[in-house]
Amino acid sequence: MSFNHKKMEQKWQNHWLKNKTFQTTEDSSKPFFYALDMFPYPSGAGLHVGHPKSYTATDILARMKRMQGYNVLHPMGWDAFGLPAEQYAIDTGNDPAEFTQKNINTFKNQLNSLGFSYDWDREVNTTDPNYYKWTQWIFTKLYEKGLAYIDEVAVNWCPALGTVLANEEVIDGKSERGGHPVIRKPMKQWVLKITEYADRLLDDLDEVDWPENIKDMQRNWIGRSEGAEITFQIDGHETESFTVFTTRPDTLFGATYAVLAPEHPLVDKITTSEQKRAVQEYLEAIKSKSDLERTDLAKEKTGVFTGAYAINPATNEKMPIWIADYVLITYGTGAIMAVPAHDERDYDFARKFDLPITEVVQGGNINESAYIGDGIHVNSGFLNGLQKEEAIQKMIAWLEEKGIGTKKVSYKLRDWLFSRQRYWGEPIPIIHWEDGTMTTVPEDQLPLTLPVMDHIQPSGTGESPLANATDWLEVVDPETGKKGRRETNTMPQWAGSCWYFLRYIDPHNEAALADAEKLKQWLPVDIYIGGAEHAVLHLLYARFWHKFLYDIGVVPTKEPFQKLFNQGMILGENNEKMSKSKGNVVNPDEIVESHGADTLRLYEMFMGPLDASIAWSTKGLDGARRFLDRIWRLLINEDGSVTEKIVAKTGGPLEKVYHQTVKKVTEDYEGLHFNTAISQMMVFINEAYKVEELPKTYMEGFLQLLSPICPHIAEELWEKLGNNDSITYTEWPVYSEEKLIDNEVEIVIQINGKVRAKKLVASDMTKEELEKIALEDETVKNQLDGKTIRKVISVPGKLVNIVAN
RNA sequence: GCGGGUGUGGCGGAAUUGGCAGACGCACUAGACUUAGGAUCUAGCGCCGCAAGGCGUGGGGGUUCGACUCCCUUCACCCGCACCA
Repeated sequence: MSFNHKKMEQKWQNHWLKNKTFQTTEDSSKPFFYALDMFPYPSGAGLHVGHPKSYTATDILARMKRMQGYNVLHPMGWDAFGLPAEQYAIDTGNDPAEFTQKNINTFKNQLNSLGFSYDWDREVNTTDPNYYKWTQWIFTKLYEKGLAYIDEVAVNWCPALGTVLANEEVIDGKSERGGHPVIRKPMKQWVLKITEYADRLLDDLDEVDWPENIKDMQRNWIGRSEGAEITFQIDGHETESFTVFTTRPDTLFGATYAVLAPEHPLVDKITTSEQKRAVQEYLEAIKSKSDLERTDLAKEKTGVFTGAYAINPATNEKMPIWIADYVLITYGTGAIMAVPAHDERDYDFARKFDLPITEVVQGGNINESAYIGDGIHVNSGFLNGLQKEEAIQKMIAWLEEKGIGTKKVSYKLRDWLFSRQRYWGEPIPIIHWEDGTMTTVPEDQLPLTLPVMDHIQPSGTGESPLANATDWLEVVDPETGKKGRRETNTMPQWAGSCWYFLRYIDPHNEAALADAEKLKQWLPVDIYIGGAEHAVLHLLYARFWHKFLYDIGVVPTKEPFQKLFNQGMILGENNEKMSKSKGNVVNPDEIVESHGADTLRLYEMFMGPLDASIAWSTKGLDGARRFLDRIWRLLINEDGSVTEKIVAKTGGPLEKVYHQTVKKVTEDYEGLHFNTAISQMMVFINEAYKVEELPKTYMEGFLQLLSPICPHIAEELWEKLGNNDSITYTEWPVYSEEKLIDNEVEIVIQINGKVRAKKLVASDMTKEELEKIALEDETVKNQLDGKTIRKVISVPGKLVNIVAN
């Protein structure tokens, strides 16, 4: 007989809820453990089978740590601002808050049906004014410290969505959501000075236990490079000059031309009348190109001569100034000195437009290609004879002495474009006054709540729908009578997720975002599991805010997440990414219905390593259920009574495998190797089926080991074995090392490295004894017939290898 | 192009410091029980071979008594970045 998962799971979920079993403890005599999931966006589509994968993983750790005597913080919440709700509101005229709440309810029911051990008293919702009060508070602090500013930036304006998109929301020149065309348009935007933290964001990566590829992606994104800025005078324009950034100031003697980005402000001023038309035509051509076309690496380089010349300060020679779109206005100074002999891009360009190429570093053949490597400098005046490093130092010293250049560090990382022209986001708490000043909304007036609007509609001006909410928008200073207008931009979805893990620590605090003492107890997060798609943005932004909060004394740690792990995807049965259009989506509700939550959890953990992306298999799911049925049948008779095989004594044939199982499962859980932990539990059950007597201690210990993955069935069987209290806070089983040691061990006898025989021997047998036994073996004797023994390697407890020919 | 990673049976995957390759599961084969079996139990299951034996961790080379594991080289695939001066 198999168990009724529906009744059983419902029973225990009710029990946990009624008894507040998972309420967080904060007993300062016990250690603290914080297991965090990346909180979901509560989409209308509901839970996906990918969600339970990482959620089960953290749940296993949370449940194990509770049993090991930790205070465990294992919360859940909602990243609930976002475009779908806004789009829904625009389309239907309904309130996005209601819509969002409905989705949250669905999500919450689904999560509870999976048996996760969340402390729902700490639920956090980014759209709750009591929550976003503090998001706004952090913004005001950033503003006060000069880290939030308004800038006129060319942004990705999407006319169809009526909003500006962040770079990461634009894919191939189209909006990530909806695939609408996106154009570049200058607009006033709020920007956060993340670049001020670039070096610290880079350096502190060394202190956290994160996957190496994620760290590398962040390093790459920050893109720190050291070099120099050099200023060039323009021939015939006494008052004009431009500055370039280069990582190779040592090659200045080889700079034979200069290139400005097409958007460079100097282009207009220096273009000669002869070249005006050509330049105009080029600029026109660039404008009509999509970003994709512009950045396509495969294409030939294009550009046009401005007619003007710069003076190379090292050689005093005239360098033609070109414009070309291979120079980006957004990086460095938007202008470069071109050293075609030692830069591939400059080389290609010089070849195409027949510009001079001067070798200044020996080691390559500049008739064939640019030489990037190190070497002796030539044709370089005072640098001649030096290697790269030394030449760079000397050139920088020379530039600084002459006052025409300086050492400089450049980053790929840009400041964070923080405003969105949307309704459904945290209002930016700023008032613009009629006299041209602006102030933050005072702290005692936070939260600045979103006005409820009859029908949310784009303003049409590029401002958010909030521009239509006149009553909300217009303010009068009660003291001075000065009129003002509220900021209509709202924050991006990333804002709320930058600090939610702090709020879980003290979710109802009205005086502070969280109590300092509590933050000290819980931080940093011990394990944070989520998708690799957040490798850069969410994790970089959250680290930035955390460092800022550290600087102003709010949080006690430099880094928020000590250990990070990325779970892999669950692919469709056809090995492709699950999607509605491919019809390969697995609905977790249906699995819970047909196989039960325990089976789903078990299967997802058994599929393979947590970080691997593996295809769903219905057969594999059946197998997981079969294992649970086997456990059930081992302990429970047909009539529902407990098997009479259960005995009070310990020891016996299961003793060793039991202790092995406790050891392996404990260690594997700790290391997130759930698939191998499960396989060890299967081994244990297979062994248990072979014996007549089942020591109760071992069976109970096994259920405890199983309970983090399959909590319902573990509770049920725990109860059937005569225990009254929940298994949740029982003491985690321990193993004894001496029970793992056998006095007999099977060794392998090899001849020339190949296994020829196996023998059971006393485990403490010495090298010499082993050797003797090996040579006396019949099979070995036969194999050695006619051969001379050259050498014998004997490893006690392992093997004997006989080298013979 | 740069950075990171992965290649092991029909499939998902296991293999402390180099020491029995293929644990565990799925699929499959044969048998048992059964009115029935998509239940359960027993046995088998890397490849070639009747067998003895040989060959096997993407390919090639190396170090070693011994290599999935270390080194060199090469191929394939996945992820991220992508004219960042």
